[in-house]
Amino acid sequence: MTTDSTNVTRRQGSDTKTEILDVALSLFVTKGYHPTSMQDIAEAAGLTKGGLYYYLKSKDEVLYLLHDRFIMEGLSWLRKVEEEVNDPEKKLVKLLKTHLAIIDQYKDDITLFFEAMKYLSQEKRQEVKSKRDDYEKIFIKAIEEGRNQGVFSIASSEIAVLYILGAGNFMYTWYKPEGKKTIEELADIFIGMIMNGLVK
Amino acid sequence: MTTDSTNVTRRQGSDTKTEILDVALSLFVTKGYHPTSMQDIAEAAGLTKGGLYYYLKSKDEVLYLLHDRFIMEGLSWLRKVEEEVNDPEKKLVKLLKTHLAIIDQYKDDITLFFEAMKYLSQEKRQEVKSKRDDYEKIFIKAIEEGRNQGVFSIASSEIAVLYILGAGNFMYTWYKPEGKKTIEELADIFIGMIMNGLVK
DNA sequence: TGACAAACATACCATCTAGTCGGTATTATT
DNA sequence: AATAATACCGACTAGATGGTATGTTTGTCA
Repeated sequence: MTTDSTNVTRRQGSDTKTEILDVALSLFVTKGYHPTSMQDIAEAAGLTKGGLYYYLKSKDEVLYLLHDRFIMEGLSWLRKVEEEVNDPEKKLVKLLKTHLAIIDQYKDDITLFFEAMKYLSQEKRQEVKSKRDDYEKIFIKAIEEGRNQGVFSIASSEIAVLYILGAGNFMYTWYKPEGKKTIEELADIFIGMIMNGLVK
Repeated sequence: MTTDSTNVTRRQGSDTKTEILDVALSLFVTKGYHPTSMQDIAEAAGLTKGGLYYYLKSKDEVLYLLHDRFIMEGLSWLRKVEEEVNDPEKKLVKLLKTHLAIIDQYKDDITLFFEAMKYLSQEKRQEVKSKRDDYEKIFIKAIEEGRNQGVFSIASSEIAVLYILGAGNFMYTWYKPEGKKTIEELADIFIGMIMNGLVK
């Protein structure tokens, strides 16, 4: 394993509850959250609705568990990088590569995350948002460090992160793992743009 | 009016059908497309459901009309810029400013655009996507011109545009017109990042 | 072998929703 | 004044949906 690879891979669960969450995720992403019924989920999981409710309290809970599971895993990948790398520029590059690798590995999860977070209850939504803020703060911190050491030049690191993550996040709308460019090639183009811009 | 301002302002309709579309848009964005019932829309428009169906054939049609009206207006703003400016770098800058001004002026429209396009029928969705491609092509063309003239350095103008527009588009998730930074200030930071990157 | 809990299935309910249809008031036209 | 089109209202329906309550089977362990 080289220092550059991100090593991000999706967990492999196998118990019934995890399987239900996985098929629910797939259905939510293809059909949408509301157009997917608990009946649909049950069938796709090889259960009846009654059986489904043995494992999960409500449709809300399914949505929440999917959000929570994703953001927790995403955060844990980023935190690993944060500890490993010290140099701010190198750290930012590796954080970005990891972020794009997460988009690659967790495409459905992130799609749901951006499309259906608004359907969480106020309370749960706050909980998830707070963890998403932690995710962003890791990037902000890296950029602040770079700015303090004089390697980055930017008016506001908060805005810079919104800009950078926005560009990456939006990939979930067009990125296809089987497409022309691999995620690593895309990452290189992105990082080039972020670091040096478009102008020669 | 200076050459730099974008002059993008939202149209002001006033007939009943337009009013219905406006309240529907507002409800779709705050509550979501499916959780908003035709009953809700009728009430918000000061009608009964029967009255609502006098103006609109179906809920699908409401969704389509909102998408179409937005993308057509957005396209027309961009095309104006395309004609006005010749220099590639200046053109790209003005296109970007216009894009952000559109996000500012059409925040709800663009939110629905990204959240609910998947709920259009296959046919209508293709129609809308095709116009969205035209929108992107305007940017691609500007970057290609700049690359041919040797002012831009980028591996793929398509990817560059996905990157650039992605960063802008994602603003719809966090931008608030009443927030700390005006859209012009944000535009300046964004354009700085896009043109010259983060590194000193 | 009997008891008991885990892992489901079946049948059901109350509620909500998009859409329809016949009717009516109002305004414009001839 | 008669006709007709416009702009609605009120009541209704058929289907779908989240969730529940009550079984039934299967495995485990004393």
